[in-house]
Amino acid sequence: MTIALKKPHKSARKPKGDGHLRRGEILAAAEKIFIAEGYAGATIRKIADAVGVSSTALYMHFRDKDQILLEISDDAIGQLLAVNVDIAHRPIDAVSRVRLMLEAYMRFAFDNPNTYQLVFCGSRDVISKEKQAATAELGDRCFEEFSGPIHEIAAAGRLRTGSGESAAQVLWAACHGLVALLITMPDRNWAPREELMKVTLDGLLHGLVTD
Amino acid sequence: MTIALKKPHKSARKPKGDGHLRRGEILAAAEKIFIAEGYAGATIRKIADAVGVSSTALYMHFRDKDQILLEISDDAIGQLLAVNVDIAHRPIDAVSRVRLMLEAYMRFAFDNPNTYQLVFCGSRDVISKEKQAATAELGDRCFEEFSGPIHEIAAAGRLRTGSGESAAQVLWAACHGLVALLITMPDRNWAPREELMKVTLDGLLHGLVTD
DNA sequence: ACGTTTGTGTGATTCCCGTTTAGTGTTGGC
DNA sequence: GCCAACACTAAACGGGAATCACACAAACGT
Repeated sequence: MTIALKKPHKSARKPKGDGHLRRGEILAAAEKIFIAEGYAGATIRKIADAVGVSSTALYMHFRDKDQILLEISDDAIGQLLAVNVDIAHRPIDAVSRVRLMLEAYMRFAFDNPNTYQLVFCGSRDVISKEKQAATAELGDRCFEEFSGPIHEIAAAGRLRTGSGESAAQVLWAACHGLVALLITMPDRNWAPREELMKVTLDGLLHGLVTD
Repeated sequence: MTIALKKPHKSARKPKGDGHLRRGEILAAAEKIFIAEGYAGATIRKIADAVGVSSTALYMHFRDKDQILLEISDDAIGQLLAVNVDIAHRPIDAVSRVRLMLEAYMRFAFDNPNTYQLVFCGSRDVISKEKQAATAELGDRCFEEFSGPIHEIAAAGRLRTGSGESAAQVLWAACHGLVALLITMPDRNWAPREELMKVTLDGLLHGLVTD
């Protein structure tokens, strides 16, 4: 029983045949807001306003809010993967590759704190697991690149304790913990970032790997 | 211009002079829901329903939702602090105390994943820093208890690298990273929990501390 | 030239959420 | 008996994500 008032359109509309452009515009606007204000701050309405479009319009190009932000994150993580692949191909010893990858990982986190939190600190509360599909796969590939040199080390019998797999997971987790704490509690009395990274890497690599 | 309809009360109300009891009832109900459904799942209305009271009523006993959940967390973290204090007083060497505390910390996280996430993984997005005041202080005291033995080790010149403070932060961060990943990504192909804990602690302690 | 389909959008609405406002019934002290 | 304090409530607010029914221009088929 709605009365369906039809106002004549005010012609304040975007051009016609450029639907594919819109997608990019949305991603660009969303990325800015997301970087500046984080997951909760990047609301559908704000993004839509920034693009100059109604909030409804976003749903023509993306299934839901999470898809927008995850697509942005995919981009960022793709870069991280590229770095890892590059490092993996360098003609240096495995321990150096491991160290370089972990350093790159941590720098990535510091450079993209919101993306990092969305992907690596996202509780099931805020973003459901199925939606992560694509992003999670990129993360997996990063981890695989990283596991490579560690399995080399394990195969060479240079692991002081545990399997190659658990060593890889532990190294990842330690670096994750460091950046996660620094990102989520920036006001604490932290030792200098570089020193914390160094102590973490020196400590763990020295503790896990024999020369 | 509201018309102020006054219906006679249906007498489906809670008993009279027990306002102070209500607070505890709310906390109990909230804790159940919070444990079962996490931060976002524990809505004001659900908690109120469980207590058998209107959602408005909660605001008579708590300033806002976060205060309820943080009060629950305070409780849990108080227990962790007690454990740390206990360990700190045992007549064993400093490295053993460090290890026991970190193990207790990780077990606490696994036993109280939602509390752990709320307090240690909470981005500014979901809960503002000022509100954390009391809880953060408990966390600080935990960390201080933990720092104690590490500074002993540092003072004895047994630290291979970095200051006592950075060693403490790194050890904490590594354990945090491990539990955070295991909690937020439970479906991954993790090595057994106990092995990961052991590798983390063995690796870092061996790498940072000389015998 | 004209109806129809398709792409691209919109305003209003739905359903939650946390939180606020204004008012209600009971009780204890005088 | 009156009245303030208490413990509580229904209704509403403003803002979130998401959906609905519709609107209008261009492109296409004949």
